[in-house]
Amino acid sequence: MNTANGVKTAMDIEEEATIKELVGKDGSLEEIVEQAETGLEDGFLDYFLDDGETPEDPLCHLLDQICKENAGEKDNKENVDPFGNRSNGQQSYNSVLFGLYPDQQAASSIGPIRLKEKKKMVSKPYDLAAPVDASVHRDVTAPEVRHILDSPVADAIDTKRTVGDVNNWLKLNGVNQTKFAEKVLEKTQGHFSVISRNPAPWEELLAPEKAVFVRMHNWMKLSDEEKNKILNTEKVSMKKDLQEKEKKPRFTFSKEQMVVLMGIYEINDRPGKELIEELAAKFSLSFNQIKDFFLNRRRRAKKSNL
DNA sequence: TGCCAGTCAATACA
DNA sequence: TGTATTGACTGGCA
Repeated sequence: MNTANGVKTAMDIEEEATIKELVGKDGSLEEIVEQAETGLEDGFLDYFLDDGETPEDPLCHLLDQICKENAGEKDNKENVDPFGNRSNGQQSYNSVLFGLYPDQQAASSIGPIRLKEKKKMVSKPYDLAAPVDASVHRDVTAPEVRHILDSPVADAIDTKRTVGDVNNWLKLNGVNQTKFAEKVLEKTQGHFSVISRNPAPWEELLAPEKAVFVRMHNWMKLSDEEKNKILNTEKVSMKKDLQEKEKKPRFTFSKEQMVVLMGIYEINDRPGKELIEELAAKFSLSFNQIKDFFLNRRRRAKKSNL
C-alpha cells in the first residue's frame, strides 16, 4: 500500500488487484508479503561494504595527442605548454605552476573507505578565484599534463560544489555533458549525469568515483583556454571496439511487470531467492533480471535519499 | 554465492 | 538535441 495513513486509495485497490492477478495468487497481498519475508530469512540482509581499488586510467591518449601536436611545432614555439600557451618566463613547468593546489603535492586521500572506518573529513572550498596563469607554462611532457587531471588531492573535495562549478562552466561555455564526460572524465554522458545530479559526499565515495571528482576538481583549475584545448582535441574513442559491436537492445519491464515488482518492492525491497525465482518464472524472465531489478532499485533509492 | 558500488550504454524524455 | 533514466554487466568482498 502506498498510503502513509493506511487507508487504501482506489489506486491501491487497483494495484492490489493487478498484483494478485499477475502474481497468480488467489489469496491476498499478505501472501506475497509472507513470501517476501521468507526471503528475508535467506540471508538477503547481509550487507557488505566495498573497497575501492584502482583509480581510473589516466587521460593518456588525449594528452598524448595534445603533446604530439605541440611537439610538431616545438621548433617554432619554445616555451609553449601542452595547451599552446607561450611562456615568457624562466620558470619551467611543474605541477605547482600549472595550477595545482600546494596540497596536491601531498599524498592522495583517495583510497578505500569502509563504513566502519568513516571519519569526518573537512571539505576544502573550491578556490575558483585562483585561475591558472597559463603564460608561464612550457616544455610540458605528456605525463606532466596527465598529472594535472589525475593529481591527487590531500583534502576532501566538496563534491556538490565541484559538480556545480563544472556544470556552470559547461553551461556558460555551451559544452554538453557528452563531450565533457568523454573527453575529460573518460566516462559516459549517462554516468556523468547521474553523478552530477546527486553527488554523494566525498567521504562516502570509493576510490574509482573519487578519482572522477578529482578530475573535475583539477579540471576547474585550468584556464578556459586549457579546458577548451582538451575539449577540442580529436576524439580518440575508447569505444572504438564497442562501436563495432552489435547494438544490444535494452530490455524494458512491461507496465504490468513493473506494477508487480514495485508493489513487492514497497513491501519488501529484499525479496528472497524463492520469490525471485517465482517472479522470474511468472514473467518468463531470468533470475538475474529480477534480482537486478531489486538491486538497482535499492541502490538508486539509497542514492536519491542522500 | 549473493550483495554491493561503479559503470556502460540503450533509450525515454523534455 | 541534450539530459535523465535504467537494465545489465564487472569485479571485489565476506
